[in-house]
Amino acid sequence: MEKDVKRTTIYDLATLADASPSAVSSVLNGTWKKRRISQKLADRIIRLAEEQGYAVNAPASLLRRERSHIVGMIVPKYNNRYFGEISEQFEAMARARGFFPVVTCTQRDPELEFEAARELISYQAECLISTGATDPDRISAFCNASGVQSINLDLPGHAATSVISDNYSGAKDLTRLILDRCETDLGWRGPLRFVGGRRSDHNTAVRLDGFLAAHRERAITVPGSHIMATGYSAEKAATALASVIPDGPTGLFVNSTISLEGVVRWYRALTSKAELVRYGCFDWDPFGSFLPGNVGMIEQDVAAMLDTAFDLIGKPAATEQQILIPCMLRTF
Amino acid sequence: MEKDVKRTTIYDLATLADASPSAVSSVLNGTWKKRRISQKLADRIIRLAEEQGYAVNAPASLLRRERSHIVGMIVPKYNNRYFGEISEQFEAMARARGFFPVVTCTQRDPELEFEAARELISYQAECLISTGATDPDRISAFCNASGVQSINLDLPGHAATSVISDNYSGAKDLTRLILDRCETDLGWRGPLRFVGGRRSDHNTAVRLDGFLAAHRERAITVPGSHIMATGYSAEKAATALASVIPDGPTGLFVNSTISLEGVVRWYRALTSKAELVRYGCFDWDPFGSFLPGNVGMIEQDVAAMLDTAFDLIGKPAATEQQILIPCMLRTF
DNA sequence: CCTATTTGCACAATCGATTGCGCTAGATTG
DNA sequence: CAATCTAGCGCAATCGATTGTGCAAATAGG
Repeated sequence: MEKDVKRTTIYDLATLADASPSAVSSVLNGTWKKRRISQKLADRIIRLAEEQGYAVNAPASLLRRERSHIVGMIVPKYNNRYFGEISEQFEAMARARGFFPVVTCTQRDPELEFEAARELISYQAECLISTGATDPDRISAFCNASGVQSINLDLPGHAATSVISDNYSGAKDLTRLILDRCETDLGWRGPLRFVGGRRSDHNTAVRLDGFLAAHRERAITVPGSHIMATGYSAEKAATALASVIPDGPTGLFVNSTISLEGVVRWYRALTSKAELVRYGCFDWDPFGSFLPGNVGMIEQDVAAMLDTAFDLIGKPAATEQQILIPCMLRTF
Repeated sequence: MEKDVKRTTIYDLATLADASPSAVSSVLNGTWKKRRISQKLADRIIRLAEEQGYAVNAPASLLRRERSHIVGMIVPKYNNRYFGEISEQFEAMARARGFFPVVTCTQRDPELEFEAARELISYQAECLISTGATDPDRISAFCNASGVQSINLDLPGHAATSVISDNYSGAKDLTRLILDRCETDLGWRGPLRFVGGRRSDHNTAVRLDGFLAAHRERAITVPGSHIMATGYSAEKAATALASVIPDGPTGLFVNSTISLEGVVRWYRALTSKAELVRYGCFDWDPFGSFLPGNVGMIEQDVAAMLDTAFDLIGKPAATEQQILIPCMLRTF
């Protein structure tokens, strides 16, 4: 634990093995057969490296090497099932493909996002995936200028290929489900309320379109006051709903699990009147199916989205392209 | 997006600014005043760097520099409120203290854990925090050999300082709460069942101690069959409980939110008999308070744990030391 | 036994940034 | 006006690993 413990280098190993640094390097990075190093010397070096607890100096290696094999990812949050799942699968898939994943969490802060992107590029990331970035185009622009590929995930941008959920179809499916259950359970035809998110936000806007389309196909008119897209936090949803005291059957389309927390708080305060309420949520949570009144949730296909994103890595990028990934409807 | 876009270097900037690479370097890393570079030249270089979208080559910089300012963290999972929270706060706190955080997720796989540790050390991390590692001592040993500080979080080890929740007191408090509520709600005195986790696992063992102590202080005997620590997954908990069909009041101590999923599945299948069941969970989830039958949860004090861990960074390590952080009991 | 290969390795340049040291021109002092 | 000082900057070594090239020694071929 002393500060002056020098890490072992290939030069140390070279001295110990009575060989040259270049031999040590090639043995340890696997290129030694091409360099016609004898099996005997290779074995000796490998044994010594293990004995000494050698670990390559990645900065030195990266400095010289062409490719870094680093792929960076920017996510807004970790403490959320959706982004947690994305981060976790991203790392696993990156490793499976021989990349070194570096994920960083930027709290939906545009400045922090940009700083993080710059840092990842500093570390010579080969590709940067921005998930739910507030300003993806700024990041893409910087990546383009540095010759680094960038891909948008979950939110579309105009300066890089974007892989996003099919929010429209998902929202339409979910809306239909809630409307159906309102009819069968409560004998009531809607219109539903749309709770959570921000209208200026792309995903919210598209989901709202799907929500409205599902109503239109049943010839149900949605009054403007039913669109309660006042923000993402649980508090915002709860206060938006505070004034809504159902005098008859009611249904809600909840736009995220964060908003769902507020909805459930409101729902529970209704006590006996809660029987008159049905809702569904765009986004999945493992405890969702146990919440009374919840008729279904949309689970975004994280694996498919990431698979698609990884397939894009290294390919020439078709800017502006949007790739839609179908969502999965979980009914309870 | 061409492959041969060369990133701008200090040499490029030096040519453009008609100055030397060393001047450019010192201006961009802030040491230029000590080197008596004129304000005029500094301004010129900074402007050019921005125009060119310059980003330092971190590997080159790290190679030469003494300190990397990188702190690494290993977590088992992201898709879980507890570890999601840890990762997120770790990153925020690291940045606030001028460090560059790198978090990596190792799926409770000992080999992957070790590989990840080696990689982080390769990248010259100054300190490595292992969270919930399955084999923390192996990681610490490797760190020690490389002169890198290591700290255990959430699970104790013998080769580095460990910062962990006070599982004993937390479990005792939670057990008391469940026992109390069983008495007041159901008029029943226990004993409770202990569901989830593994007895060989340190945290489970300590929580079990607290669980038993709370029973002892009320002179309640817990039969061996009530300890159902058969694993962490939701399925394991559900199958362990499958045979338990309450003929009278029952109470459960659930050892993690993962196990809780299985418990809730079982609970819901009880339908009318569910009224006879009360449970509490060691670990917090935002939807926990809405689950019927749930009387309270333990929330581990992530901020305090991380604060403590960060304060240890750079300090000479007292191996074997365990620092206990109190948990918070949330009652519903 | 002598030339032609092949085997097995070492040398040295290189990646980009950092930093101790030193040099020059102008300002200041005596 | 010479000696001294200082501001302002450049030179070159260095960090550790990678990799193209070169060169002996060992082996094969005739």
